Amino acid sequence: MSVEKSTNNSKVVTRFAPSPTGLFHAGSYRTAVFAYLFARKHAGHFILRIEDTDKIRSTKANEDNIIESLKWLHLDYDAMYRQSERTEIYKEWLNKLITNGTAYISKETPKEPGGRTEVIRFKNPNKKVLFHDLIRGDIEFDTTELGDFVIAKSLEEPIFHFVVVLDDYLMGVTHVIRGEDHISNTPRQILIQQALGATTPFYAHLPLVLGEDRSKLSKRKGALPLTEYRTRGYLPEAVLNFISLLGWNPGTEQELFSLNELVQAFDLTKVQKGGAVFNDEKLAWFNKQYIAKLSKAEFISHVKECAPEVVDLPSFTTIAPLLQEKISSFGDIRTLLAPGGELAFMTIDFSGGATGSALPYDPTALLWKGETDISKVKTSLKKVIELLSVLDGDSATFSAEKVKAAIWDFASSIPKEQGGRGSVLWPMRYALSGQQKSPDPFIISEILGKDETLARLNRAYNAL
RNA sequence: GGCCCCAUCGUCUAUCGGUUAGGACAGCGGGUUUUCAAUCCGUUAAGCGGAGUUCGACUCUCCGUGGGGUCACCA
Repeated sequence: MSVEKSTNNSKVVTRFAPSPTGLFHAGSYRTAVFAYLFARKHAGHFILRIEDTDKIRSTKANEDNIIESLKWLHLDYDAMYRQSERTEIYKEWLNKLITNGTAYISKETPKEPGGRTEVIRFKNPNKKVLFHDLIRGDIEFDTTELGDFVIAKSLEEPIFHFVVVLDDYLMGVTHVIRGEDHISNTPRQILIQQALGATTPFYAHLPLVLGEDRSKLSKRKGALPLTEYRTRGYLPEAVLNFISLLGWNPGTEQELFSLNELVQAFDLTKVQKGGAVFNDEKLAWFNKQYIAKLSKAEFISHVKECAPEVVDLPSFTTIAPLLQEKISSFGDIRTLLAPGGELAFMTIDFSGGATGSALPYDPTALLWKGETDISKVKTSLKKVIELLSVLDGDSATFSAEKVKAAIWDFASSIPKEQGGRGSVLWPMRYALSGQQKSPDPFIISEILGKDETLARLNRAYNAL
Protein backbone atom coordinates (compact mmCIF):
# COMPACT_ATOMS: atom_id res chain seq x y z
CA MET A 1 0.00 0.00 0.00
CA SER A 2 2.29 2.61 -1.32
CA VAL A 3 1.13 6.15 -0.80
CA GLU A 4 1.15 7.47 -4.33
CA LYS A 5 -0.73 10.68 -4.69
CA SER A 6 -1.01 13.35 -7.29
CA THR A 7 0.33 16.84 -6.78
CA ASN A 8 -1.39 18.15 -9.87
CA ASN A 9 -4.12 20.01 -8.13
CA SER A 10 -2.67 20.52 -4.68
CA LYS A 11 -0.41 23.42 -3.97
CA VAL A 12 2.86 22.48 -2.34
CA VAL A 13 3.05 23.21 1.36
CA THR A 14 6.20 22.49 3.34
CA ARG A 15 7.04 23.29 6.88
CA PHE A 16 10.04 23.66 9.10
CA ALA A 17 9.21 22.43 12.59
CA PRO A 18 12.03 23.04 15.04
CA SER A 19 11.69 22.63 18.75
CA PRO A 20 13.15 25.54 20.69
CA THR A 21 15.19 23.38 23.01
CA GLY A 22 18.56 24.61 21.86
CA LEU A 23 20.26 27.18 19.71
CA PHE A 24 19.74 26.93 15.98
CA HIS A 25 22.67 25.17 14.29
CA ALA A 26 23.61 23.89 10.87
CA GLY A 27 21.82 20.56 11.24
CA SER A 28 18.37 22.03 11.60
CA TYR A 29 19.29 24.90 9.35
CA ARG A 30 19.94 22.63 6.39
CA THR A 31 16.52 21.06 6.85
CA ALA A 32 14.95 24.51 6.87
CA VAL A 33 16.79 25.47 3.70
CA PHE A 34 15.71 22.40 1.76
CA ALA A 35 12.09 22.70 2.86
CA TYR A 36 12.21 26.37 1.91
CA LEU A 37 13.83 25.82 -1.48
CA PHE A 38 11.37 23.09 -2.36
CA ALA A 39 8.38 25.24 -1.47
CA ARG A 40 9.64 28.25 -3.40
CA LYS A 41 10.66 26.15 -6.36
CA HIS A 42 7.07 24.93 -6.66
CA ALA A 43 5.49 28.27 -5.85
CA GLY A 44 4.15 26.78 -2.67
CA HIS A 45 3.89 27.76 0.97
CA PHE A 46 6.56 27.50 3.59
CA ILE A 47 5.40 27.29 7.18
CA LEU A 48 7.40 27.80 10.34
CA ARG A 49 6.00 25.79 13.21
CA ILE A 50 7.55 26.07 16.62
CA GLU A 51 7.22 22.68 18.31
CA ASP A 52 7.21 23.78 21.89
CA THR A 53 4.97 21.18 23.45
CA ASP A 54 7.74 20.29 25.86
CA LYS A 55 7.19 23.17 28.22
CA ILE A 56 10.17 22.32 30.35
CA ARG A 57 12.86 22.27 27.71
CA SER A 58 11.45 24.91 25.36
CA THR A 59 12.53 28.48 25.89
CA LYS A 60 11.60 31.79 24.40
CA ALA A 61 15.27 32.61 23.94
CA ASN A 62 15.75 29.57 21.74
CA GLU A 63 12.65 30.43 19.75
CA ASP A 64 13.97 33.95 19.22
CA ASN A 65 17.27 32.49 18.11
CA ILE A 66 15.53 30.37 15.47
CA ILE A 67 13.51 33.29 14.16
CA GLU A 68 16.50 35.59 14.18
CA SER A 69 18.60 33.05 12.30
CA LEU A 70 15.97 32.49 9.62
CA LYS A 71 15.69 36.22 9.18
CA TRP A 72 19.44 36.62 8.91
CA LEU A 73 19.48 34.02 6.16
CA HIS A 74 16.54 35.56 4.35
CA LEU A 75 14.40 32.44 4.65
CA ASP A 76 10.98 34.05 4.79
CA TYR A 77 7.97 31.99 5.80
CA ASP A 78 4.35 32.45 4.87
CA ALA A 79 2.90 31.50 8.24
CA MET A 80 4.09 30.79 11.71
CA TYR A 81 2.48 28.67 14.39
CA ARG A 82 3.38 27.89 17.94
CA GLN A 83 2.13 24.55 19.21
CA SER A 84 1.88 25.82 22.75
CA GLU A 85 -0.96 28.01 21.52
CA ARG A 86 -2.94 25.18 19.98
CA THR A 87 -3.71 23.13 23.06
CA GLU A 88 -7.50 23.40 22.58
CA ILE A 89 -7.27 22.03 19.06
CA TYR A 90 -5.19 19.08 20.20
CA LYS A 91 -7.55 18.41 23.07
CA GLU A 92 -10.52 18.30 20.74
CA TRP A 93 -8.84 15.78 18.44
CA LEU A 94 -7.51 13.74 21.29
CA ASN A 95 -11.09 13.39 22.46
CA LYS A 96 -12.15 12.32 18.99
CA LEU A 97 -9.60 9.53 18.99
CA ILE A 98 -10.65 8.40 22.43
CA THR A 99 -14.28 8.45 21.33
CA ASN A 100 -13.68 6.44 18.19
CA GLY A 101 -11.59 3.95 20.13
CA THR A 102 -8.23 4.50 18.47
CA ALA A 103 -6.81 5.97 21.65
CA TYR A 104 -7.53 5.42 25.28
CA ILE A 105 -6.77 6.68 28.73
CA SER A 106 -4.36 4.29 30.29
CA LYS A 107 -3.85 3.73 33.99
CA GLU A 108 -0.19 3.74 34.87
CA THR A 109 1.83 2.84 37.85
CA PRO A 110 4.03 5.87 38.48
CA LYS A 111 7.71 5.29 37.80
CA GLU A 112 8.60 7.71 40.53
CA PRO A 113 6.76 8.68 43.67
CA GLY A 114 4.23 11.35 42.80
CA GLY A 115 4.40 10.46 39.10
CA ARG A 116 1.56 10.43 36.63
CA THR A 117 -1.13 7.81 37.16
CA GLU A 118 -2.67 7.99 33.72
CA VAL A 119 -1.62 8.90 30.16
CA ILE A 120 -3.24 8.68 26.75
CA ARG A 121 -2.09 5.81 24.61
CA PHE A 122 -2.65 5.00 20.97
CA LYS A 123 -4.38 1.71 20.24
CA ASN A 124 -1.79 0.10 18.02
CA PRO A 125 -3.37 -2.00 15.27
CA ASN A 126 -0.04 -3.85 15.09
CA LYS A 127 0.46 -3.98 11.39
CA LYS A 128 3.09 -3.49 8.79
CA VAL A 129 3.39 0.04 7.47
CA LEU A 130 4.94 0.77 4.11
CA PHE A 131 5.63 4.28 2.99
CA HIS A 132 7.36 5.82 0.04
CA ASP A 133 10.20 8.21 0.66
CA LEU A 134 10.97 10.66 -2.14
CA ILE A 135 14.68 10.27 -1.54
CA ARG A 136 14.98 6.65 -0.43
CA GLY A 137 12.14 4.81 -2.03
CA ASP A 138 9.88 2.35 -0.21
CA ILE A 139 10.50 1.70 3.46
CA GLU A 140 8.62 -0.90 5.48
CA PHE A 141 8.26 -1.27 9.22
CA ASP A 142 6.45 -3.64 11.47
CA THR A 143 4.82 -1.44 14.11
CA THR A 144 4.02 -4.29 16.46
CA GLU A 145 7.10 -3.71 18.57
CA LEU A 146 5.92 -0.17 19.23
CA GLY A 147 3.11 -1.36 21.44
CA ASP A 148 0.40 1.08 22.50
CA PHE A 149 2.63 4.13 22.50
CA VAL A 150 1.88 7.31 24.41
CA ILE A 151 0.51 10.21 22.38
CA ALA A 152 -0.31 12.56 25.26
CA LYS A 153 0.56 12.95 28.88
CA SER A 154 -2.94 14.32 29.39
CA LEU A 155 -5.61 16.02 27.29
CA GLU A 156 -3.75 19.29 27.73
CA GLU A 157 -0.31 17.81 27.18
CA PRO A 158 -0.05 16.03 23.85
CA ILE A 159 3.37 14.90 22.74
CA PHE A 160 5.38 15.09 19.55
CA HIS A 161 4.05 12.22 17.45
CA PHE A 162 0.48 13.31 17.85
CA VAL A 163 0.87 17.03 17.31
CA VAL A 164 3.18 16.66 14.33
CA VAL A 165 0.71 14.51 12.49
CA LEU A 166 -2.32 16.55 13.43
CA ASP A 167 -0.71 19.87 12.53
CA ASP A 168 0.66 18.63 9.24
CA TYR A 169 -2.86 17.50 8.43
CA LEU A 170 -4.60 20.65 9.63
CA MET A 171 -2.08 22.92 7.95
CA GLY A 172 -2.33 21.11 4.66
CA VAL A 173 1.31 20.12 4.55
CA THR A 174 1.89 18.20 1.33
CA HIS A 175 5.59 17.43 1.74
CA VAL A 176 7.19 16.52 5.00
CA ILE A 177 10.87 17.33 4.52
CA ARG A 178 12.88 16.49 7.60
CA GLY A 179 16.01 14.79 8.85
CA GLU A 180 16.75 11.12 8.42
CA ASP A 181 16.57 10.70 12.16
CA HIS A 182 12.79 10.81 11.74
CA ILE A 183 12.55 7.78 9.49
CA SER A 184 11.84 5.47 12.36
CA ASN A 185 9.16 7.85 13.65
CA THR A 186 7.30 7.78 10.39
CA PRO A 187 5.41 4.49 10.72
CA ARG A 188 3.81 5.36 14.04
CA GLN A 189 2.92 8.76 12.69
CA ILE A 190 1.24 7.16 9.71
CA LEU A 191 -0.75 5.03 12.12
CA ILE A 192 -1.95 8.18 13.85
CA GLN A 193 -2.77 9.74 10.48
CA GLN A 194 -4.98 6.81 9.63
CA ALA A 195 -6.79 7.09 12.96
CA LEU A 196 -7.28 10.78 12.33
CA GLY A 197 -8.64 10.14 8.86
CA ALA A 198 -5.83 12.27 7.45
CA THR A 199 -4.11 11.76 4.14
CA THR A 200 -0.48 10.75 4.12
CA PRO A 201 1.82 13.49 2.84
CA PHE A 202 4.89 12.90 0.71
CA TYR A 203 7.93 12.20 2.83
CA ALA A 204 11.48 13.22 2.06
CA HIS A 205 14.00 12.25 4.68
CA LEU A 206 17.20 14.21 4.30
CA PRO A 207 20.63 12.79 5.02
CA LEU A 208 22.12 14.06 8.24
CA VAL A 209 24.65 16.84 8.56
CA LEU A 210 27.61 15.22 10.29
CA GLY A 211 30.39 16.44 12.54
CA GLU A 212 34.06 15.64 11.99
CA ASP A 213 33.53 12.28 13.71
CA ARG A 214 30.77 11.44 11.22
CA SER A 215 28.04 11.37 13.83
CA LYS A 216 24.99 13.58 13.84
CA LEU A 217 25.85 17.23 14.26
CA SER A 218 24.87 18.59 17.64
CA LYS A 219 25.82 21.31 20.06
CA ARG A 220 27.61 18.68 22.05
CA LYS A 221 29.71 17.81 19.00
CA GLY A 222 30.76 21.41 18.65
CA ALA A 223 28.15 22.62 16.21
CA LEU A 224 28.03 26.36 16.43
CA PRO A 225 24.77 28.26 16.52
CA LEU A 226 24.18 30.14 13.27
CA THR A 227 24.17 33.38 15.19
CA GLU A 228 27.72 32.59 16.23
CA TYR A 229 28.78 32.44 12.59
CA ARG A 230 27.21 35.83 12.21
CA THR A 231 29.20 37.28 15.08
CA ARG A 232 32.37 35.68 13.76
CA GLY A 233 31.89 37.59 10.59
CA TYR A 234 30.37 35.18 8.12
CA LEU A 235 28.06 36.43 5.41
CA PRO A 236 24.60 34.84 5.34
CA GLU A 237 24.87 34.33 1.58
CA ALA A 238 28.02 32.28 2.10
CA VAL A 239 26.51 30.17 4.87
CA LEU A 240 23.41 29.55 2.78
CA ASN A 241 25.44 28.65 -0.30
CA PHE A 242 27.68 26.28 1.62
CA ILE A 243 24.95 24.49 3.48
CA SER A 244 22.78 24.10 0.38
CA LEU A 245 25.52 22.04 -1.19
CA LEU A 246 25.63 19.68 1.77
CA GLY A 247 23.64 16.68 0.63
CA TRP A 248 22.51 18.23 -2.60
CA ASN A 249 24.00 19.52 -5.81
CA PRO A 250 22.54 20.57 -9.13
CA GLY A 251 24.62 18.12 -11.14
CA THR A 252 26.55 20.94 -12.79
CA GLU A 253 29.92 22.30 -11.79
CA GLN A 254 28.53 25.59 -10.57
CA GLU A 255 29.37 26.25 -6.93
CA LEU A 256 28.37 29.82 -6.27
CA PHE A 257 24.62 30.32 -6.00
CA SER A 258 22.41 33.19 -4.93
CA LEU A 259 19.23 32.33 -3.07
CA ASN A 260 17.21 32.77 -6.27
CA GLU A 261 19.55 30.58 -8.22
CA LEU A 262 19.21 27.91 -5.56
CA VAL A 263 15.45 28.06 -5.78
CA GLN A 264 15.63 27.62 -9.54
CA ALA A 265 18.12 24.78 -9.40
CA PHE A 266 16.80 22.86 -6.41
CA ASP A 267 15.62 19.34 -7.04
CA LEU A 268 14.65 16.92 -4.30
CA THR A 269 15.51 13.95 -6.47
CA LYS A 270 19.12 15.07 -6.56
CA VAL A 271 19.40 14.97 -2.79
CA GLN A 272 22.07 12.64 -1.50
CA LYS A 273 21.27 9.58 0.63
CA GLY A 274 24.41 9.51 2.74
CA GLY A 275 25.30 11.97 5.45
CA ALA A 276 27.56 14.94 4.74
CA VAL A 277 30.34 16.19 6.98
CA PHE A 278 30.20 19.87 7.81
CA ASN A 279 33.54 21.29 6.76
CA ASP A 280 34.62 24.65 8.18
CA GLU A 281 37.40 25.14 5.65
CA LYS A 282 35.07 25.00 2.73
CA LEU A 283 32.65 27.33 4.48
CA ALA A 284 35.54 29.75 4.93
CA TRP A 285 36.31 29.50 1.24
CA PHE A 286 32.73 30.34 0.35
CA ASN A 287 32.81 33.24 2.75
CA LYS A 288 35.98 34.52 1.15
CA GLN A 289 34.31 34.45 -2.25
CA TYR A 290 31.41 36.50 -0.99
CA ILE A 291 33.61 38.96 0.89
CA ALA A 292 35.60 39.54 -2.30
CA LYS A 293 32.39 40.47 -4.11
CA LEU A 294 31.50 43.18 -1.61
CA SER A 295 31.73 46.82 -2.64
CA LYS A 296 34.07 48.96 -0.61
CA ALA A 297 31.17 50.56 1.23
CA GLU A 298 29.56 47.21 1.98
CA PHE A 299 32.85 45.85 3.19
CA ILE A 300 33.35 48.73 5.60
CA SER A 301 29.85 48.47 6.96
CA HIS A 302 30.38 44.77 7.67
CA VAL A 303 33.62 45.48 9.47
CA LYS A 304 31.71 48.04 11.48
CA GLU A 305 29.34 45.32 12.65
CA CYS A 306 31.96 42.75 13.53
CA ALA A 307 34.89 44.83 14.72
CA PRO A 308 33.77 48.42 15.27
CA GLU A 309 36.98 49.38 17.04
CA VAL A 310 38.92 48.60 13.87
CA VAL A 311 36.98 51.09 11.80
CA ASP A 312 38.00 53.83 14.22
CA LEU A 313 41.68 53.26 13.56
CA PRO A 314 43.10 56.32 11.77
CA SER A 315 44.46 54.31 8.86
CA PHE A 316 41.54 51.99 8.43
CA THR A 317 40.59 53.19 4.96
CA THR A 318 44.17 52.65 3.85
CA ILE A 319 44.30 49.01 4.90
CA ALA A 320 40.67 48.17 4.13
CA PRO A 321 41.42 46.97 0.56
CA LEU A 322 44.25 44.84 1.91
CA LEU A 323 41.97 43.31 4.48
CA GLN A 324 39.25 42.59 1.98
CA GLU A 325 41.51 40.43 -0.13
CA LYS A 326 43.11 38.71 2.82
CA ILE A 327 40.41 37.69 5.24
CA SER A 328 38.07 34.71 5.16
CA SER A 329 35.77 36.12 7.79
CA PHE A 330 35.48 39.48 9.43
CA GLY A 331 36.56 37.96 12.70
CA ASP A 332 40.00 37.46 11.14
CA ILE A 333 40.58 41.18 11.36
CA ARG A 334 40.90 41.10 15.11
CA THR A 335 43.42 38.28 14.88
CA LEU A 336 45.45 40.23 12.36
CA LEU A 337 45.58 43.27 14.64
CA ALA A 338 46.27 41.36 17.82
CA PRO A 339 49.86 41.09 19.10
CA GLY A 340 51.79 38.80 16.77
CA GLY A 341 49.31 39.40 13.96
CA GLU A 342 50.31 40.74 10.58
CA LEU A 343 48.77 44.10 11.32
CA ALA A 344 50.13 44.38 14.83
CA PHE A 345 52.53 47.13 13.74
CA MET A 346 49.56 49.47 13.83
CA THR A 347 49.04 49.07 17.52
CA ILE A 348 52.37 48.00 18.99
CA ASP A 349 54.51 50.61 20.77
CA PHE A 350 57.81 51.09 18.96
CA SER A 351 58.94 54.02 21.08
CA GLY A 352 61.00 51.82 23.36
CA GLY A 353 58.90 52.45 26.41
CA ALA A 354 60.13 54.36 29.44
CA THR A 355 63.84 53.72 28.90
CA GLY A 356 63.53 54.37 25.21
CA SER A 357 66.00 51.64 24.47
CA ALA A 358 64.19 48.41 23.85
CA LEU A 359 62.84 47.42 20.45
CA PRO A 360 59.68 45.28 20.40
CA TYR A 361 61.53 42.72 18.31
CA ASP A 362 64.85 41.01 17.80
CA PRO A 363 67.18 43.31 15.77
CA THR A 364 69.03 40.38 14.21
CA ALA A 365 65.85 39.56 12.32
CA LEU A 366 66.65 42.62 10.23
CA LEU A 367 69.19 40.51 8.38
CA TRP A 368 67.94 39.41 4.98
CA LYS A 369 68.20 35.71 4.19
CA GLY A 370 71.81 34.49 4.47
CA GLU A 371 73.17 37.94 5.24
CA THR A 372 75.69 38.07 8.09
CA ASP A 373 77.31 41.44 7.44
CA ILE A 374 75.57 43.85 9.76
CA SER A 375 77.29 46.84 8.27
CA LYS A 376 75.62 46.18 4.92
CA VAL A 377 72.20 46.25 6.53
CA LYS A 378 73.11 49.45 8.33
CA THR A 379 74.22 51.05 5.09
CA SER A 380 71.03 49.99 3.41
CA LEU A 381 68.82 51.30 6.19
CA LYS A 382 70.73 54.56 6.28
CA LYS A 383 70.20 55.03 2.56
CA VAL A 384 66.47 54.37 2.94
CA ILE A 385 66.29 56.92 5.71
CA GLU A 386 68.04 59.48 3.53
CA LEU A 387 65.76 58.83 0.59
CA LEU A 388 62.63 59.17 2.69
CA SER A 389 63.83 62.19 4.62
CA VAL A 390 63.63 64.40 1.59
CA LEU A 391 60.05 63.44 0.84
CA ASP A 392 57.18 65.78 1.68
CA GLY A 393 55.79 64.74 5.03
CA ASP A 394 52.24 65.76 4.27
CA SER A 395 49.91 62.85 4.84
CA ALA A 396 48.40 63.21 1.38
CA THR A 397 51.74 63.03 -0.40
CA PHE A 398 53.63 60.58 1.81
CA SER A 399 51.85 57.75 0.05
CA ALA A 400 52.76 54.16 -0.61
CA GLU A 401 53.36 55.02 -4.26
CA LYS A 402 55.67 57.92 -3.41
CA VAL A 403 57.62 55.88 -0.89
CA LYS A 404 57.98 53.07 -3.37
CA ALA A 405 59.13 55.47 -6.08
CA ALA A 406 61.70 56.95 -3.73
CA ILE A 407 63.14 53.58 -2.74
CA TRP A 408 62.71 51.42 -5.80
CA ASP A 409 65.69 52.47 -7.89
CA PHE A 410 68.05 52.08 -5.00
CA ALA A 411 66.61 48.71 -4.01
CA SER A 412 66.72 47.49 -7.60
CA SER A 413 70.34 48.54 -7.96
CA ILE A 414 71.49 45.85 -5.54
CA PRO A 415 72.85 42.92 -7.54
CA LYS A 416 71.21 39.55 -7.12
CA GLU A 417 74.42 38.10 -5.72
CA GLN A 418 74.22 40.62 -2.92
CA GLY A 419 70.62 39.87 -2.07
CA GLY A 420 68.79 41.97 -4.64
CA ARG A 421 65.84 44.16 -3.63
CA GLY A 422 65.19 41.92 -0.68
CA SER A 423 68.34 43.08 1.02
CA VAL A 424 66.85 46.57 1.18
CA LEU A 425 63.16 45.87 1.44
CA TRP A 426 63.25 43.13 4.03
CA PRO A 427 65.10 45.15 6.69
CA MET A 428 62.98 48.15 5.91
CA ARG A 429 59.77 46.21 6.21
CA TYR A 430 60.88 44.42 9.34
CA ALA A 431 62.05 47.64 10.94
CA LEU A 432 58.65 49.16 10.33
CA SER A 433 56.49 46.20 11.26
CA GLY A 434 58.54 44.21 13.74
CA GLN A 435 56.85 41.16 12.17
CA GLN A 436 58.04 38.30 10.03
CA LYS A 437 54.81 38.70 8.09
CA SER A 438 53.17 41.98 7.24
CA PRO A 439 51.97 44.08 4.33
CA ASP A 440 54.69 45.61 2.15
CA PRO A 441 56.89 48.38 3.56
CA PHE A 442 55.40 51.03 1.29
CA ILE A 443 51.87 50.68 2.51
CA ILE A 444 53.14 50.49 6.07
CA SER A 445 55.00 53.74 5.58
CA GLU A 446 51.86 55.43 4.38
CA ILE A 447 49.89 54.11 7.32
CA LEU A 448 52.53 55.21 9.83
CA GLY A 449 53.20 58.60 8.31
CA LYS A 450 56.60 60.14 7.68
CA ASP A 451 57.55 60.92 11.28
CA GLU A 452 56.79 57.48 12.68
CA THR A 453 58.31 55.78 9.66
CA LEU A 454 61.61 57.58 10.10
CA ALA A 455 61.53 57.11 13.85
CA ARG A 456 61.20 53.34 13.48
CA LEU A 457 63.89 53.14 10.80
CA ASN A 458 66.28 55.14 12.95
CA ARG A 459 65.65 53.03 15.99
CA ALA A 460 66.32 49.88 13.99
CA TYR A 461 69.47 51.44 12.57
CA ASN A 462 70.72 52.35 16.03
CA ALA A 463 69.90 48.95 17.42
CA LEU A 464 72.29 47.22 15.05
C1' G B 1 21.34 -5.65 21.05
C1' G B 2 16.31 -5.11 17.87
C1' C B 3 14.59 -2.23 13.86
C1' C B 4 15.81 1.24 9.94
C1' C B 5 19.03 4.07 6.65
C1' C B 6 23.58 4.57 4.14
C1' A B 7 28.60 3.40 1.44
C1' U B 8 33.21 7.19 -5.18
C1' C B 9 39.63 11.02 -3.52
C1' G B 10 41.01 13.39 3.65
C1' U B 11 36.06 16.48 2.88
C1' C B 12 31.62 18.06 -0.41
C1' U B 13 30.38 15.65 -4.83
C1' A B 14 29.68 14.21 -10.81
C1' U B 15 28.77 9.45 -13.12
C1' C B 16 21.66 7.52 -14.08
C1' G B 17 25.94 -0.47 -17.71
C1' G B 18 30.69 1.12 -21.86
C1' U B 19 34.60 7.65 -19.16
C1' U B 20 42.05 8.25 -19.30
C1' A B 21 36.23 7.85 -12.99
C1' G B 22 35.25 14.67 -13.75
C1' G B 23 34.91 19.22 -10.48
C1' A B 24 35.46 21.98 -5.75
C1' C B 25 37.83 22.58 -0.64
C1' A B 26 42.10 21.04 1.81
C1' G B 27 47.23 19.15 0.71
C1' C B 28 51.60 19.24 -2.31
C1' G B 29 54.81 21.62 -6.30
C1' G B 30 55.81 25.85 -9.21
C1' G B 31 55.29 31.07 -11.45
C1' U B 32 54.86 36.10 -9.49
C1' U B 33 56.80 38.65 -5.03
C1' U B 34 60.91 41.97 0.11
C1' U B 35 57.78 38.42 3.92
C1' C B 36 52.94 36.40 4.64
C1' A B 37 48.50 36.44 2.21
C1' A B 38 46.20 36.89 -2.36
C1' U B 39 46.45 35.40 -7.40
C1' C B 40 47.86 32.20 -11.67
C1' C B 41 49.56 27.32 -13.33
C1' G B 42 50.41 22.32 -12.29
C1' U B 43 49.79 17.95 -9.19
C1' U B 44 48.93 13.77 -5.39
C1' A B 45 44.41 11.28 -3.98
C1' A B 46 38.61 7.37 -4.63
C1' G B 47 34.66 3.17 -6.56
C1' C B 48 34.67 -1.33 1.34
C1' G B 49 34.98 -6.93 0.40
C1' G B 50 32.87 -11.36 -1.92
C1' A B 51 29.51 -13.69 -4.99
C1' G B 52 26.22 -13.19 -8.93
C1' U B 53 23.36 -10.77 -13.60
C1' U B 54 25.61 -9.02 -18.25
C1' C B 55 29.44 -9.03 -24.10
C1' G B 56 30.61 -5.28 -20.34
C1' A B 57 29.75 -3.18 -13.94
C1' C B 58 31.31 2.42 -9.60
C1' U B 59 26.42 1.90 -11.58
C1' C B 60 21.62 -3.76 -11.02
C1' U B 61 20.80 -8.22 -7.21
C1' C B 62 22.36 -10.93 -2.83
C1' C B 63 25.63 -11.80 1.32
C1' G B 64 29.31 -9.85 4.35
C1' U B 65 31.90 -5.61 6.44
C1' G B 66 31.86 -0.70 8.00
C1' G B 67 29.41 3.82 9.45
C1' G B 68 25.12 6.28 11.05
C1' G B 69 20.10 6.83 13.00
C1' U B 70 16.40 5.23 16.31
C1' C B 71 14.44 2.51 20.20
C1' A B 72 11.05 8.49 26.24
C1' C B 73 5.15 10.44 29.79
C1' C B 74 12.05 14.84 24.17
C1' A B 75 11.36 16.68 19.59
